[in-house]
Amino acid sequence: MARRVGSDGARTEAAIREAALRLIARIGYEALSMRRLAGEVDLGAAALYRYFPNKQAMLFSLLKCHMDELLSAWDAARPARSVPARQRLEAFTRFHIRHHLPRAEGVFLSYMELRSLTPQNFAVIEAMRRRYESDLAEILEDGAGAGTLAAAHPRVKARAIIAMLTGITTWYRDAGPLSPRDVENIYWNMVARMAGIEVKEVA
Amino acid sequence: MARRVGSDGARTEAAIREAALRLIARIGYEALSMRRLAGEVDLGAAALYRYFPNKQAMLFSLLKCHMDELLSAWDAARPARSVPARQRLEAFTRFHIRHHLPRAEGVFLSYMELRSLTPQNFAVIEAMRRRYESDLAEILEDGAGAGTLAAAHPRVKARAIIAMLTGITTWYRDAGPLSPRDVENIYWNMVARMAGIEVKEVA
DNA sequence: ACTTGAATTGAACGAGCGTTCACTTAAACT
DNA sequence: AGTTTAAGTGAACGCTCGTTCAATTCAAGT
Repeated sequence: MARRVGSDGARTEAAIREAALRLIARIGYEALSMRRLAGEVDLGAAALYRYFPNKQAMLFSLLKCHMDELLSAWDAARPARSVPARQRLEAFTRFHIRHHLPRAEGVFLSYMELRSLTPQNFAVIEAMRRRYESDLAEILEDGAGAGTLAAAHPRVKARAIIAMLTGITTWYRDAGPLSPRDVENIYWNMVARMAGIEVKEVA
Repeated sequence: MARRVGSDGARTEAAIREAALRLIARIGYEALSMRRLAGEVDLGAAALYRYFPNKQAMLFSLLKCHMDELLSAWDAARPARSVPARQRLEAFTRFHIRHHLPRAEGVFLSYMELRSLTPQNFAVIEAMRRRYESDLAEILEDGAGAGTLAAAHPRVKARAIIAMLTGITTWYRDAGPLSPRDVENIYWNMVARMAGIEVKEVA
């Protein structure tokens, strides 16, 4: 019954979002009741409706924020199109890993719970996903055009790369033997080879 | 109300499993009620309990069958260890795609609904998954030992390859422009490159 | 025609669901 | 000190959930 002192709606909302992310990742959206979520942050269930109009809106908000963060972070990190495709591909690879590794729960959610969204909400998230994927495909296409990357079927390759990179979050653990930097290097090595870039084996 | 004529428990059970697979893949295990599942096969909800002791056992049965099928199919298809690693890697890649492409719903289920399993049931499925993954890792290790494959970090690489290949089921459509054989070729090209095998671009 | 036994039903159980609402608390402002 | 307003409560609503069970249907065996 540790009730927070002082009124700070913003902090409370953050705590709710955090708990929701964690619980939905662990047990799933449908399995998570508003009562349990509220209990996790020491509130009555009714109090949640001060922060979200309903359960679906809460899920959508979580997924939308996840994608907003991803797209704006990538917008800030992406190299200009004048940069050679090889370097842009490396930048994408390292960015994707660096961004997703500390967000395993959000990643999990944002493609396990797509089916729990209403069609309209789903369409919004799906469009954002496609935009991100297209950015990678563009890099591969540019490299193929310039003859610096082996990128036949760039859209298929883009999906393959993203699936491979995103899969890291299903096994990576902070306490494990590999540092984030190690993971970056190992995966960049694989992506580079996939794109026909000659690279040395990583230690 | 098209009631089946004649009593054929086996056929009914198959219909239930099929409907369950389809519906859980679409809306999720928690979101699927026994009443709705029963309705889909023109039964009352109570009738389902003749085929499965409870809902959890049904889910487990579906996932267990999926993994049994995978492992026994791979046992039948896997090349002997005396075969060069490069060919075994190609065999694995083509097998994985060929086996999974027509089983998109089962694939989806069998790693979206892992969290809906009880701990004991989860442990069973997880062990089967690891066995499959280890088989691929062994191929990479053998190739690294023989100097024919670039396979530093074989366990990481095995996970990367499986994530990449399994991801196909999220976008592949029968009506799409690529035949299963096309997909096999494109992905084998990528896997081969990842493993340091020199291959030509696929058309 | 009669019996058997598997298949299936409708009704019911207690529990939990998302959500609403009138009401209380407590912080902030004048 | 008194007013305003945001934050949170507890009870309730209507509904659906997984599951059980006595009763019934119906194909098959005699």
